[in-house]
This record gives sequence, structure tokens and C-alpha cells, in this order.
Amino acid sequence: MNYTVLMRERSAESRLIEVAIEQFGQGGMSAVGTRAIAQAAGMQMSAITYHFGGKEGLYLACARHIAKLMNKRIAPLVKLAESRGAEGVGAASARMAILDLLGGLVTVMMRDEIAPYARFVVREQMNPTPAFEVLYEGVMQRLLVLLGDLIQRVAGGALGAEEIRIRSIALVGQVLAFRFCRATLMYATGWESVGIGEIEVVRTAVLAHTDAVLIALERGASR
Amino acid sequence: MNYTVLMRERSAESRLIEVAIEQFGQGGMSAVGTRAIAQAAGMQMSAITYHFGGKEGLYLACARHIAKLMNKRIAPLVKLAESRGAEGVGAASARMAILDLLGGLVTVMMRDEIAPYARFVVREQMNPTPAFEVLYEGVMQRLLVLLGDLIQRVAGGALGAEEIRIRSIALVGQVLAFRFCRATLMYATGWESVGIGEIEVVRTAVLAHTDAVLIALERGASR
DNA sequence: GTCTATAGTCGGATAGAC
DNA sequence: GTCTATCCGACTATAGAC
Repeated sequence: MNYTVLMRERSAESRLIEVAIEQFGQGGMSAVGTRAIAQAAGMQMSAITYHFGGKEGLYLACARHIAKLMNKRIAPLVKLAESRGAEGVGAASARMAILDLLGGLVTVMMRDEIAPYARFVVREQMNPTPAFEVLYEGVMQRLLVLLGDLIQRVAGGALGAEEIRIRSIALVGQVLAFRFCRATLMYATGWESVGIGEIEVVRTAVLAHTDAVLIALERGASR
Repeated sequence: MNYTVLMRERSAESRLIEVAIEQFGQGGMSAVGTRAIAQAAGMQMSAITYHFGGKEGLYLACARHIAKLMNKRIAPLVKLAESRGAEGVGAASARMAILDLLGGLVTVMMRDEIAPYARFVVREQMNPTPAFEVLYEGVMQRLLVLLGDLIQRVAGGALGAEEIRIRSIALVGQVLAFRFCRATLMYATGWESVGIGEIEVVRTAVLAHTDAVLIALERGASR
């Protein structure tokens, strides 16, 4: 294998992908031109054709890149939660695992640096393209399955499969709201930026809500 | 006043706006051409120039239309909640008002028919243009202020202004998740469409969560 | 008010030099 | 692998007929 070529390829492709995610996030797939992307990455438009076969290929590559990167961020949280919520542990332990998981999710999702990724994902949520499958199976599925397992453990197995999934989405939705409704957040609070302090405020509120929900579930289970 | 002219204008403009919201929602402002909008509305592209001064004007008109229409849907919920949560009523009464408000919001937001509006709004949330102010001040502000007042009443005045707003967003976020993460919802549940039954499932879960949060708040207040 | 025609710009894809 | 040059289609805006 020619590692030099591989490395050079990766570097050029990476640059294009990074820039493309940023730009696609701003206005969606059709809002941004291949010329603009290539120029911002310091190369010619035809580089996109060469490396990705065209705009569509670049877009899909962006989705794969986002899935990989988000996974890397969330993996430690998921692994921790998986070990803490392992089979046999009690409801209270599972509850703590969920709190840690969602708290970590807030910290990850609130960071300005992932805003471009979030924009990309939201667009796919509302107008799914083939890229959505990449994102769902690459990131979200694992998170939702884990969260569902933990919730079921908190509830003592009292919930149906459908309800589990709905409740998982509702819980995660709290977190996502602060990402997806960023403009409303800024307007409503008067914040001018979101730093460590602001993230902590959000995390505290989300965890208070989540804890209340889970404790109610736990009580319901032991009734 | 020439009512005939007014009516004819309104009709042509309304048709353009309706179509434009649908199309803008699909891919954002730059994804859709004025020609396509005009054609779908059964007229020529220059009609957009004539009625709205250009694409930008049409886009802003869409925002105003959405604000007006969402307000019409939400107004009854808000009014009911305002009367139920009027000054002097107890925490339990305010809690019930919030449950009705959010339950109604689920019913409104989940309907397929408002999907185009939601798409439009989300785009503005993530990449605000001047249209966002129209949407925020036209719809969201009133809802958030009301919800904040009610939460404060449930908490017995124990919360700071910032916390109130964060918690309001988190609560509404649960609801919005099912709208904004529609693709995930369908994938995770295996649903093929969202009808009355599915809406009810979501509403029940959201209300269970909300009730748990509010009861915890109420207990905290009376401690 | 609604139409046609046109100007001017920019889009993505591709061929071919090196 | 990276570049330039070019094709062709689609876009917005505008002028002007009726």
C-alpha cells in the first residue's frame, strides 16, 4: 500500500469535508456552491469531482465524517453508562447512569464548536436524504438504545417498547432544544455567548428535570 | 377602499405565500427558485417581484404569515392557560394549566400539516435572518413568558429569572423534539405516519414527564 | 396586474493540459 | 492529482407590451 498517497488524499479530502460541513450547515446542500467550498479549502472546484465524484458524494462524506466524530465524543459517555447500567444493577444505579449520560450530552452538544455539525444533522432530520441513515445508524441509534435500556431498568420493566422510545426522545429532546433552538435561547436569556457558565446553568436544569422524571418512574415501578 | 382589489391581491399573495412556505421549508431560501414557486402557484415569476418586491420580500412575508397562523393555533391554548393560571391561584392550579398548555402544544405541533411551518422556523433558529425576529416576537415570546410565569407560580417564586427561562425551554424542547427530530422518531419507533393514535402516545409521555418535573418543583417550593 | 423577453450572474460537470 | 477552460442550464431582476 502506498501510504504517502493515502496520507495526501486524506489531507485534501479532510480539508474539503471540514469546510463543506461548515458551509452546508449554513444554508443546506443547495445554498452553497462547490466553487466556494473548494476555494475556502484552498483548491480548485474540480478537486471535489476528483475526490468525491461530485457535490453529492462530498455531502455524503460529510455525513460519515460527522457520524464518526460525534461518535468519538459520545463514546466515552456511552461506555461509562453501559458499565454503570450493566445488567443486575438496581434502578437507582441506572438512574445515576442516565443522569451522567444526559449531563455529558449537554456538555458536548452545547459547545459552539459542534454547531456546524448540529446544523447539518437538523437539516437531515427535517428533510432526510440518504445521508440521514448514515447519521442515525452511526450515532443516534446506539444512544437511544442505551438510554432505552436504562430507562427500562429504572422503571423496573414496566414500560412497553414504544413508550420507552418515546420517553427516550423526550428526554434527549430537552437537551437538543438548547442546540436546535439556539436563537430562541439567546433571545430569551439575553445571553451573548454560551460559555462554561451558561452550559452549567443548562446542565443543572436539564438534570433536575431528568431526575424528577426518573424518580417518578422509579416510584411508579415500585408501587 | 377598493375591496375587490384588496381581495384579489390577498388571494394572489396568499397563494404565493402558501406555496413559498412549503418550498422554502424543503431546502431553505436558496434551494428553491422564484420560478418554481410562481409556477406552483399558477402564475409567472414576475408576480413575485410585483407583489413582494423580490424573493427576499416573499421570504419575510412567509415569516409573518407563519407567525400569524401559529398564533391563531396557539392563542386558545394560551388564553385558557392565562385564565387558569391567573394571579392568586395556587401552585396545583398553575401546574394543571401548564399540563394543558403543553398537551395542546403537542397536539398542534405534531400534526403533519404544520410540518412546512416547522421546517421554516427551524431553519431560522439555526441560521437567523431578519425573519427570525418576526417569528420570535410574533409567537414564541408570548408562549415562553406565559410558561415562565406559570412555572414560577408552581415553584412558589423560588426560581431566578434565568432559571425560569431555561426550564421553560427545556419543557417545550421535549415537545419540539418530536417535531424537529421527526426522522429519528420514525426510525426509532418504526412508525410510518403520525396520526391521532401516535400523537396521543407522545402527548401522554410528555405530560407524564412534565407532571413529574412540576410536582418536584412544587415539593421543592413547599419544603 | 399579468404577461414575455432579455440581461447578467453563477451553478455543476467535464475534457484535457501538465 | 491538480489545474484551466468551457459548456450548458438555472437563477434573479428588470424592462416593456398589453
